[in-house]
Amino acid sequence: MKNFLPKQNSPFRGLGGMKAIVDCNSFYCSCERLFRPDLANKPVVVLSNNDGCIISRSDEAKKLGVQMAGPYFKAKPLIEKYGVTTFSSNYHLYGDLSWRVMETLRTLVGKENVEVYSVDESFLDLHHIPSNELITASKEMKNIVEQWTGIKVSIGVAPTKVLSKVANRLSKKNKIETDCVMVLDDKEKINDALRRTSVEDIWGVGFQYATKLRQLRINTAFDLKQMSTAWAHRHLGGVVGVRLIKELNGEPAIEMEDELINKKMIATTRMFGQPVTKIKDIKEAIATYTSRAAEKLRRQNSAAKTIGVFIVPKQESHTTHFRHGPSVGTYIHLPVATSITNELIKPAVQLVDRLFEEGNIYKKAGVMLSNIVPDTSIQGNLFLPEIKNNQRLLMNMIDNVNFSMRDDVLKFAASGTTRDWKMRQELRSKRYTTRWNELFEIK
DNA sequence: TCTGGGGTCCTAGGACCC
DNA sequence: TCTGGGGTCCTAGGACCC
Repeated sequence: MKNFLPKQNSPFRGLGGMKAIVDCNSFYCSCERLFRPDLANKPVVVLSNNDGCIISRSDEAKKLGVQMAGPYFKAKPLIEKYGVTTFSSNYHLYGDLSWRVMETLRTLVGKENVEVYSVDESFLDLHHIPSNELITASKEMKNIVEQWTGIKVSIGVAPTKVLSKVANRLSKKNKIETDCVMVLDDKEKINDALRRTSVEDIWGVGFQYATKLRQLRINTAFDLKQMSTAWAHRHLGGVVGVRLIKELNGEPAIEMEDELINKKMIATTRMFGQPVTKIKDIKEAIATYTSRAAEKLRRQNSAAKTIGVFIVPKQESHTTHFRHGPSVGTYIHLPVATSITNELIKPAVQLVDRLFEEGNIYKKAGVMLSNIVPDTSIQGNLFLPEIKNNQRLLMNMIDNVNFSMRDDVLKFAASGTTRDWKMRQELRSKRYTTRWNELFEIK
């Protein structure tokens, strides 16, 4: 089999070689289409949780003018007019396909050269590939990923992460000429690419900085590249800005990172399916989110010392920043770090008492675990009383049952059974790859 | 009563990412 | 009527120490 693994004593090792970003095209839509071949070349969108807004669009949907991250209800007329196929998000499916794509990349370039950056993106360290082979190697990798997984990807290659993101974006914008692969390997190509990139499209420049830059007549990535690091330190968030300028100039300042195995914060937050006014419902929701968060915690063999809870009252409409509406939150430090669900639920529910105000209408709530440390109560720990070990074993059992059967067959009483607050998910596709009873059927 | 120059640790909040 | 969910890193400022 063809691969791109580093050879022993690669002459290119350590020479500050090239980095790539591999990005799945319209990832969630592509996942849905994989099991719906009839939707090839048809417009498709995927909605966020609660069917709130649009988080993935196929090219055809983009062409129709469906906006990214726009609220579903606003796009609905357009969607219905053109018969856009719409899915609720199905994270079991996306997670599984993501894993397949990343495994393929690990097989191709060696797992030490892959840094998974998000569900649909990975950085690759390509220091071992000679510069005159970068294009062909990238194109072959792209083809192999597509053959093995059915997911189409775009690849941007450049001396730094920021520049590889620039390349990746341009490759997608000009699919026909680039075939979704762009390599920026000399000054001319880099400058040309930077001139074609607006400041707001740079990785690391968000709404705030973009507004500021535009006011200063800094319009393109090429303009920004000319600014001094001292200036960036003053105006673009300190060392973050300095790194950005360096990266634009081809000087690596954001290194490849070891795979982030353990999260430093774990959150489970949800909008309610409908507005909630009763403290009982909020407590049930918080108990349920705490169970979810605790599962995530145990999956990485961690325990948390701090648990925080927040609830969000429903706002007056017509506010501009609906996302960052006022929320009320609080947290406590636990006497001992734990991953045991009921030890977390108890304080979480108590925090609700401190936050809830009778008469308010709430639309969202969340649980956050932080101060995360390795779990010392993992089964068989000699230094803990036996009862503690038994609890951890019980947790393992619950996790296993919930994973292999249906979600939440086993749950804690505090989570409630009616769940008036549960989110809407009306259009979810089947979990083809992770649930036996939802396997793809061939007619 | 008045008052320097460090240093550390913690928290809140701002910015960004997908 | 209806606008995800889950993360990271950095900085400023306060509390406290000598």
